[in-house]
Amino acid sequence: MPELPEVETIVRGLRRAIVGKTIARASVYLKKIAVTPRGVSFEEALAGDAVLSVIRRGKYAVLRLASGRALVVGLRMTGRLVVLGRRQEKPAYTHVEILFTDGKRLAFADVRQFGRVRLVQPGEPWDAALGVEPLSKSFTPEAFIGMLSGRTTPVKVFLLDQRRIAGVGNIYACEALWEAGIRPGTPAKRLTGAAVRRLHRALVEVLRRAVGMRGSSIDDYVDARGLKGGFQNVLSVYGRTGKNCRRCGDSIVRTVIAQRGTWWCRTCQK
DNA sequence: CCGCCGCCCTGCTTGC
DNA sequence: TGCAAGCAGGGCGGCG
Repeated sequence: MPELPEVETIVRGLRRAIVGKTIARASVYLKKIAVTPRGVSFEEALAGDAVLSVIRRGKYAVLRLASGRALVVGLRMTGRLVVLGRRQEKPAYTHVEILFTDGKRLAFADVRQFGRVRLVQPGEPWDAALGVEPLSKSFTPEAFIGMLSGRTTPVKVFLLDQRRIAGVGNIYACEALWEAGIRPGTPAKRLTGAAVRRLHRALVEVLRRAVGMRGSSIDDYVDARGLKGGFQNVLSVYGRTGKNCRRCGDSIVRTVIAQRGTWWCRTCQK
């Protein structure tokens, strides 16, 4: 499940590998994965364009092209974005492949076919609905307090809402709530100022640490070079049903909040 | 504006 | 042991 740290790791890898390269050809093996404006053919539109830069926005990897357009890649749950050498075999379930003029290739693979590679036009506000970047300066404790005030939504559901904060998924929402000692089901408006400040700090810290460890490989996440991350080894609650809480030793429980598995410690999180 | 529901998919887990 | 059914999950469109 690629979230902010995983996508950031992929983006850093892509930056080193494909910035400056010119696209020779694009191939789409499964139509619905490659999304374009009406009447535009993905393959025809991309040939000859070049990669200017690669950035991350929320859980999306964005390849900015010389033409002013961009390729916005949403990996969803099982999407992979991998750079391949000239003769390297493409991963299973590769749906979109981009060949560069120097022979290197970029493959988008996705078992479940939920991910998308979208070609957006210059100036198209594709990310208008995305909220604040949690690792940016504008995500302050005060801003966070304002966002949560008056909301009845369980705090965990709020953390997962990409319209508020962009990039947090199930893993890091669970981890941050454990770190801050807050129950996932607590209505947002019930949190004290002190609790919101703890959560803010925990969220930023957990995300930073996970970026530093190149993300979590829970299911099948790998970076642009096909390498696994390291944060799955130091998770405190996510996926640790029945295991001991690293803080108090009590056993971690799994409950369901908003149709999503939620892991937490009944003793540490109040 | 907000929140909830169902859908998209396939591999893995569960239960008989 | 084998097989079918159930489940998981991020984002989005539809609906109230």
